[in-house]
Amino acid sequence: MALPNGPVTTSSEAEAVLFDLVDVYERAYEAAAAELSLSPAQACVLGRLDERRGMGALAEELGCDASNITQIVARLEALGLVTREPNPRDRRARLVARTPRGDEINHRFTTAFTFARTAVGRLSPDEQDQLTALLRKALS
Amino acid sequence: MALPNGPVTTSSEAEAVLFDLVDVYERAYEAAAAELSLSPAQACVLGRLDERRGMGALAEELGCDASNITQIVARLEALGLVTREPNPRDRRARLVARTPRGDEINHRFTTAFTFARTAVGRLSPDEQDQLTALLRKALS
DNA sequence: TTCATTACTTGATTGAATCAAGGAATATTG
DNA sequence: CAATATTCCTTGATTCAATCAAGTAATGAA
Repeated sequence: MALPNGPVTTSSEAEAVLFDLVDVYERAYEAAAAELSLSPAQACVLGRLDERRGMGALAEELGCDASNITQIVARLEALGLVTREPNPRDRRARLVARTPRGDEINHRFTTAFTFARTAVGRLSPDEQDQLTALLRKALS
Repeated sequence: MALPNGPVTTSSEAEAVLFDLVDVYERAYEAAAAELSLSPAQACVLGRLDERRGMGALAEELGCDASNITQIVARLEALGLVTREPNPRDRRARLVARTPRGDEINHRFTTAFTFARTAVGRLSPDEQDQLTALLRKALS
């Protein structure tokens, strides 16, 4: 379990709740991945493969080094969740795609990761809209 | 940089904004730590030492194995940011405390980690209260 | 006093992340 | 077209986080 990333002392209640949210979110994500014997990074990459993608595209989207993706995809491949096919249009490149088993595991993961759904579900539709608007403004 | 932990496809806008928030928060935390050549975990532990604490207390608070704390504290100690003093009341235990330099670095970290402050600051006091209430409800 | 428990450390292992360097294919440009 | 640069990815090395099993030393309880 990754350590929480948050200040202990916050100057406002809103900040404290933000920190709580991030912490609980992360733990829930990690727990859902762990249920399927996946690391968070593996679950993350697997989740980006609704469409087949090149290694470089994954790295750019996830904001990390390509060699990091090489590593993670290699483990997913060893687990039989992903394939690395040659790209017919560019023989330097590889196209990563989920296997049927990868699809299944990914589906089970999205089912197991209920946190965001559940949290949002505690709010009425109006409240959900308010939350969306407030967070958008806060993030702008 | 840790990979983002979020589903690509979300069933509601609120969920998507939650994911964005978590992602941006994490990256900001990591960036602030990196500015001071700290890992997120090191920044986290350093931040919990406003009061001196035992290793076990840190582990419990952070929800991880004691040996993980041993490791992280050892690195902080090597950096001169923390001391491990014997606990006079229990010679098995150690009390971890920030050094003056640790205080300074921790202060610089909390200054550098502006994300939550800035995000909340974009909202009016009323909006901050609304956000707090909504998130509390969502997290309940 | 014996025995269990607590507090922490050590050692081993796995995996994420980053960097430097390199191979192979493609793109550029002279 | 040939030479060069660039892109795409991999490999190897390193650092650190995290977990587990095992161990030491001190405390507490029977």
